[in-house]
Amino acid sequence: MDSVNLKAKPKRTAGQKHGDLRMALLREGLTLLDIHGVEGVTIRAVARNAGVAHSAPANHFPTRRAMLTAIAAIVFADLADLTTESITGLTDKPEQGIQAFAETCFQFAFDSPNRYQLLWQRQLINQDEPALAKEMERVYSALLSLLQQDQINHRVDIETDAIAIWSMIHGYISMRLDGNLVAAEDSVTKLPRHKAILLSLIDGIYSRK
Amino acid sequence: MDSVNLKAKPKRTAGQKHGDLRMALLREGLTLLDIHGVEGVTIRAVARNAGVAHSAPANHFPTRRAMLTAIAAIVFADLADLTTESITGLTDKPEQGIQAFAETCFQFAFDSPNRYQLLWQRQLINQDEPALAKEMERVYSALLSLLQQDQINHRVDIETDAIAIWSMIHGYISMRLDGNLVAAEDSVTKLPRHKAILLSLIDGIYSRK
DNA sequence: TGTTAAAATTGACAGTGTCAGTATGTCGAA
DNA sequence: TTCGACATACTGACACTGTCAATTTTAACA
Repeated sequence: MDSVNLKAKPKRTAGQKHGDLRMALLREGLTLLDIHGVEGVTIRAVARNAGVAHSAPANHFPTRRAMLTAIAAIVFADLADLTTESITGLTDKPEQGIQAFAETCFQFAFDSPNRYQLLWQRQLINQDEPALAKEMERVYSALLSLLQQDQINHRVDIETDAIAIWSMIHGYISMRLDGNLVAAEDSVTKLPRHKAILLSLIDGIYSRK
Repeated sequence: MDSVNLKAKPKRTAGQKHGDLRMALLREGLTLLDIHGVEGVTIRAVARNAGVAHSAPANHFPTRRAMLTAIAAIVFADLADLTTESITGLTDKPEQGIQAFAETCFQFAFDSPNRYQLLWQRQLINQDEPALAKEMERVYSALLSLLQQDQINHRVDIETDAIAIWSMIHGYISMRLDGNLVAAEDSVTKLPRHKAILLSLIDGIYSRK
């Protein structure tokens, strides 16, 4: 299920007492993240749950920030896999593809709110870290591939439309996860609001053709 | 300048040694927030900068979360004042009004990124606190007032359009402040991207008339 | 003037990230 | 096999944090 192999690989190197501590730490970190939020993912708590000394993680992650960055990279990889898969076969139907892409993001964020929120806390993670940046780029590329159609008249450029879509998706998720707009959701009747808000934008983009 | 009175009011009550410690703490908190980000706004650092003991703030804010919530309420009040003012005289020109509202949000966020980001960290602040919720509602009301025009055919309802706009503004700001999309900004030629992304959405909303 | 209650202080505790020094276990060369 | 070399893990310590309890100070009021 997880895009990064979290199973222990028993191949040990010199001085390794634990089977594969790095993977075990990441696994415990994800569990703590899901249960207690990011503030529960402390170096010492992860070490405790993995059954090692409080300073053992230092051999694999120099700082807490580095550990959270590695966790975020796993989460981003999962999101990249899901979004990429959700748009396969829809690259020639961009309007359906955009809604599929967005639906995947919504589901992921509401199923695993703590994981999604970690992705955007640059105070806690280093978004320039190559492994993480690469996975983030994969998500963006999936969206971009939907818009690369010659017959569409992009008012400014493709990137502007991609950023507009991605901004709306991320902005809506952020506010929902923050607990805002919940009351407003009750009045929706016709269709889920997360679909409705995208309709206006898609109209604006594709009515220019 | 600040919408909440941060000047010391010399009226003291029983046992009060400091002139107006609560306001002094909030002021120092805002300064620390601007300089070091929210992680620099610790109870003890605020107390140090205000020249009082490390536990003095406890008389005014029971927890760090309460202190950060009070700071966020001030920030939200400022944003509400600015957005409300920026749309005065434009309630009958919603397309200009939306761009003015957004421009104010962008400027505020890029001028004071740490203040803007604090507003959305529900891990750190209590967004249900009445004083804060009231100011947040003022911002949303300003946007809503622009859309309350009878001649517009809202596909679903007014709130959906308001949420769409607000989601895009907030989402774009969040990603820019997180350092994403910076490279993409270099390729913009015609107009600022934060204006461009809204054009598509405004088109989509108002082309339905 | 003496009382009272809020405000501020001191001291303590558990928890945190991080560092230095030490012990341990594995691999490869002698 | 023996023996270093070295990555890994452990112990201990430090400064910092939020929060609590007990105490002292101070201003307003009867």
